[in-house]
Amino acid sequence: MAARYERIAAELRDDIVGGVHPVGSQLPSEADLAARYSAARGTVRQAVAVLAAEGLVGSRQGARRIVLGGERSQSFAELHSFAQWARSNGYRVGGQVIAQRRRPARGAEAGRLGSDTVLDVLRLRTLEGEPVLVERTVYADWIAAAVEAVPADCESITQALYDTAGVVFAYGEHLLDAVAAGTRDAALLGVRRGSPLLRQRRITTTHEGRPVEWSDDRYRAGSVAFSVRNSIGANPLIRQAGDLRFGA
Amino acid sequence: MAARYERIAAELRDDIVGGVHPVGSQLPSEADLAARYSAARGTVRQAVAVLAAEGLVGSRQGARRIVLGGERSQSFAELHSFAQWARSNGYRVGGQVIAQRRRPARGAEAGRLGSDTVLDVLRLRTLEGEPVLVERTVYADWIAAAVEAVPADCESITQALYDTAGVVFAYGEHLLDAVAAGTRDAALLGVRRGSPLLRQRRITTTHEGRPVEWSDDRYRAGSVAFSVRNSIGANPLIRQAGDLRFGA
DNA sequence: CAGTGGTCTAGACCACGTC
DNA sequence: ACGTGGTCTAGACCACTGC
Repeated sequence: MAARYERIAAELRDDIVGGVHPVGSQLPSEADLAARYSAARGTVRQAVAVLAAEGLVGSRQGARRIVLGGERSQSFAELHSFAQWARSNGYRVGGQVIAQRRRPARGAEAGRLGSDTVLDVLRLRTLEGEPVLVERTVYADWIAAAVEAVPADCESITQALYDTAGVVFAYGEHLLDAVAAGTRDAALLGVRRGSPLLRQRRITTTHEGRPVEWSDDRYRAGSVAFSVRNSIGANPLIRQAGDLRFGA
Repeated sequence: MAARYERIAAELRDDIVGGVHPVGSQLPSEADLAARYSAARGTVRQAVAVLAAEGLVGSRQGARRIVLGGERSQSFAELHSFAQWARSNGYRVGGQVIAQRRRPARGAEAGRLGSDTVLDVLRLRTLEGEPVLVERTVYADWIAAAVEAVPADCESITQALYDTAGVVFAYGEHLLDAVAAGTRDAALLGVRRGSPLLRQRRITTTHEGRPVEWSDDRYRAGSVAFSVRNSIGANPLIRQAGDLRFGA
């Protein structure tokens, strides 16, 4: 059973998407919503906090909440998994392991992954049959066996690891920039050497903060873009840039 | 005066960064924290929710919270403003308007910005004296006069617009990808034509959802990377990728 | 089983916007 | 002045973890 505030959030979301609360209009007051749903104001606040974090509604102290957008931005939702992202957008996705081997951890890898031997995997991913992504992933040794058990042409490694080993990718840190294609990248992706690639480097951990993988993913330019929505109110990270905590 | 929960969050954050609560250790229970700070449990929960959203701590029902990371990831905090990001990282930043003119809105601009004439600005931004960013920004006409009043070499337009017009950039939607440098980009940034650039396209609105600007920013490769931290629990957008639950 | 976080209630006061 | 959202309190019950 979903929590009360989740059901209220879902109803409000449906009302927004369905046009009951058009973009630009005011949401009913928290007191009104509490009365309508026979819930305490705190519960209603939890519900609208969900919508605010999604960027659907804005808020200012003293004024009614305002509906900001109708469409859902799912884009960063699938940040962890290329396959899950592609599927939820209706694309045909493929993958193939090019090379895979165990080796001792090098340089910062031991510290990052907390293991002294690692599993190194090079994968080529396709979208609608076109190669778009070269993945260089390094797995911690506690998960290596499970990764090796995954078929070479598996679509979603994330999904496979969840199914076979119960591993949930819970936290991620991502670094996005642009690089020029090297010889190997160029050959795999079918582009000229030096052409632009979007690089996503990430480290992923479980709930407990146990590192699972460290990956360097390179996307052919034009194939994929990352989208982010942020807001002063919804994302606590933003707050600090705005005003106070600077020189401290 | 900052809110109680913000001060508690700040103290806990300092304790984590300062090593009082090392990475991997358990945070004190909510009841303990409530007693220590003489606050209600709800207030403590607000505080730790801030830290969870920052990716500093994780949580699982029934178990103590766990410290996930020590360093602060402010990077996306300053996503809205190049100057604010650069300053908070201790960089010298500069800027120069290359071209600026009013013109009729083209194509999708009218719909995106909600105005039929726009102010088109081309800016070159520098970091430590090196050109790193070409900004092509289109402002809605209601803000155009305020933008034109900003000096051509102003460091932070965001700050200037807040100071002179009281405009707060509250919401943003961002699209990140890689492109090849065109002739103009290459000349301005001092790179070869065709070399990789990190492109950030964004639309920014006020609290009320009123569009302020639409911008196409291109960073020289190697000069800047965007960093994101996300988690199943802290970022509701992520949730949909993983599996079950909704709110938070 | 006891402890912990997740949810919910029913109040309260305050800061801010709007009129 | 009044309504609104922002904050805070002091309880309660439940689901889950860990022993």
